[in-house]
Amino acid sequence: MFNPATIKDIAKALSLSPSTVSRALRDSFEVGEETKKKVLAYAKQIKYRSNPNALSLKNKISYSIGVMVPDVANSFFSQTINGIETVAYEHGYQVIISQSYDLYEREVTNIEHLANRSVDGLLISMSAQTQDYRHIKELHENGLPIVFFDRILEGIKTLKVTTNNYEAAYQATELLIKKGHKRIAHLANAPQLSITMDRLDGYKAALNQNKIEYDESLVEFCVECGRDVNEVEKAINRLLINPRTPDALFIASDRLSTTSIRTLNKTDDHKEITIIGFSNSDVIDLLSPKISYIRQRAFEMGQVAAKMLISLIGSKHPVYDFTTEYLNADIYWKG
Amino acid sequence: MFNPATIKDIAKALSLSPSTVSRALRDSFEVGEETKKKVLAYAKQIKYRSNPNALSLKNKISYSIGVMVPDVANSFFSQTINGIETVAYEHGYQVIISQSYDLYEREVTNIEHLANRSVDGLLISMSAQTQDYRHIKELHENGLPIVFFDRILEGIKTLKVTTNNYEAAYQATELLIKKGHKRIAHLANAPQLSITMDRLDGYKAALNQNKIEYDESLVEFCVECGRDVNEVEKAINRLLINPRTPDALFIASDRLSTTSIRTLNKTDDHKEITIIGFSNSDVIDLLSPKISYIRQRAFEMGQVAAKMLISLIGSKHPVYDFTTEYLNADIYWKG
DNA sequence: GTGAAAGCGCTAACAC
DNA sequence: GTGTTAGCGCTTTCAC
Repeated sequence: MFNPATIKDIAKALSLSPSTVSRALRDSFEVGEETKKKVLAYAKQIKYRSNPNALSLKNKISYSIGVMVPDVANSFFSQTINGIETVAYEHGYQVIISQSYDLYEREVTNIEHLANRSVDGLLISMSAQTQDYRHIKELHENGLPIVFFDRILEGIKTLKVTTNNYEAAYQATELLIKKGHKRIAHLANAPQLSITMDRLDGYKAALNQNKIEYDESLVEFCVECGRDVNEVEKAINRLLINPRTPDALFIASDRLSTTSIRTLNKTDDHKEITIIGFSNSDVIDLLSPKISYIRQRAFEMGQVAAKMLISLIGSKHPVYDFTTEYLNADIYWKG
Repeated sequence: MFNPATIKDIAKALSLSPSTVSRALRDSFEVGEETKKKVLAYAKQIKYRSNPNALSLKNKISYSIGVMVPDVANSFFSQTINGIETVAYEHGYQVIISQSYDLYEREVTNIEHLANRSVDGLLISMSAQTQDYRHIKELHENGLPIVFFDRILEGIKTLKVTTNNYEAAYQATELLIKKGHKRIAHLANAPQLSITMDRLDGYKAALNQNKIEYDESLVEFCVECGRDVNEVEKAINRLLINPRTPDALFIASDRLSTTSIRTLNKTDDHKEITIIGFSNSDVIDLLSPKISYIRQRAFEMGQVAAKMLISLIGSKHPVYDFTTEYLNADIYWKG
């Protein structure tokens, strides 16, 4: 049904050889001006477009990169993708986006799909469920360029970019302390994520630095990362019935922040609790109750990640530069 | 650097011919059980993966579909994409997402990229800026399967799916009237979008049906679709200084809704104005001031669109079924 | 300055 | 049951 013109068609019509046409199209110096013009004109006329599959087969590169994120319906990730796209576009790369929905199964299948060499490299933010990362390690060992962003993976040595989560959590917690709060609860993401532990560590450090004892009963993990509303509600409620009722709450992610607010709105207790949470939602400032928030530089992170990947792809020799770049987060206090 | 194993490698190692290996890998009945086992085992061992470019070149299909949206960082579109992905995944299709940012230039380039036959079909939601759609028409005439969703295009005869915008706008407006409002303003998207005019028509019809005269000065268009905060602010302010100050506001899109709320929050006038707006934000219920909203079935729209496209791709003969499917929207009233 | 031929990885027709 | 051959669209030697 859809039968695009090929180089052969042009060659036949102009009584030239395919090779000459090929050269003419790529403006090779070897081909005569006259011929060039003729070819270009005819190509345009019949709307010739090169077949990227043939090109990829021949050149071993596809000028496309794969992006693996948990979810595009999430402000943070969609902003990251925007950053990735911007850079990719500038370098002539196509972006293929795939979602894991935080499901291990899905992550394995989709990375498999992407990696099948239809992409020149991979940008990955880990699914929360993933514990066993052999599917990624294998590809990496086979030489497929991979860059991790946001939810990075310790076990694989490559370029990575993420927020300085430790620092952001430290500052957020210290801010709460400065404002006079003493019983600060922490609602955390799935514990197997790098970012979860970094944020927890920052929180602990700030408490410690300010001579507040760390109380395990004030920390709740959400393995479903806020996808399961029930889980969040239960966690929040456990915190609220705690004999040492918290006077402040530090929330570790976008989805958790909004779900928590919704839960708190159902009770009357929220009047007394101050909230600060990670969020890249573009309407966070309109939410009620007011919430202070930590905003990650998502767009920038996407740009950095894409640049890293493109540099990896472009490098002729294996790269042993295992830098991890840390971006600052911005904290907005709503008194 | 990245040199995946090929069928030839297997053939050589096992002293077979490439065709036998190929058959064995695809579990053809022609090949002996013994051989099959050997091939499969060895393929697994050396982590053989088929080369999709070679496959596409051979089979003329790539099992991938392109999606063109204005923006993924937008609840409505990211939900649509989720729907598309679900269906695509079930059918073994890859999804390639591309964004126009509502820019004509960008839409042309990106559709061009996608269409280069690296995809078997295209799912398009038009950029707001686009007036001249020859770039799409051409592809369609060449036989590339195309399905429009949400922001559809009248001029091209193919399968389409969108919200019943007329009906949704009618109901929303009538709801406002039923609640006693008489001076209902309308904040609209770019006028060249199909959905803008449908919603405007529904609004007009509801007024008319309820014997309220249509007042042009109560309608404001935002050509930038809410991307330009200034534009929205100005529009809102024009409405507020209107001598016939509106007592209610019907807002035509997601982005406009949140930007409007932000603007209204800056003034004190919002106390007196009732708002209903299109929104697929998952935190719309947490916004302050409270806003009633019209929610499109975005996920379902994505599913329908993807199914339509896959059916088009699968059909051996040209399809002359120009159905447009209309989905209902759901209205949530927050008194 | 242009053409012929081989090959990228895979499959389908046609042998045997 | 397995191998040979040709070809998908394109590029790249190597001829002339």
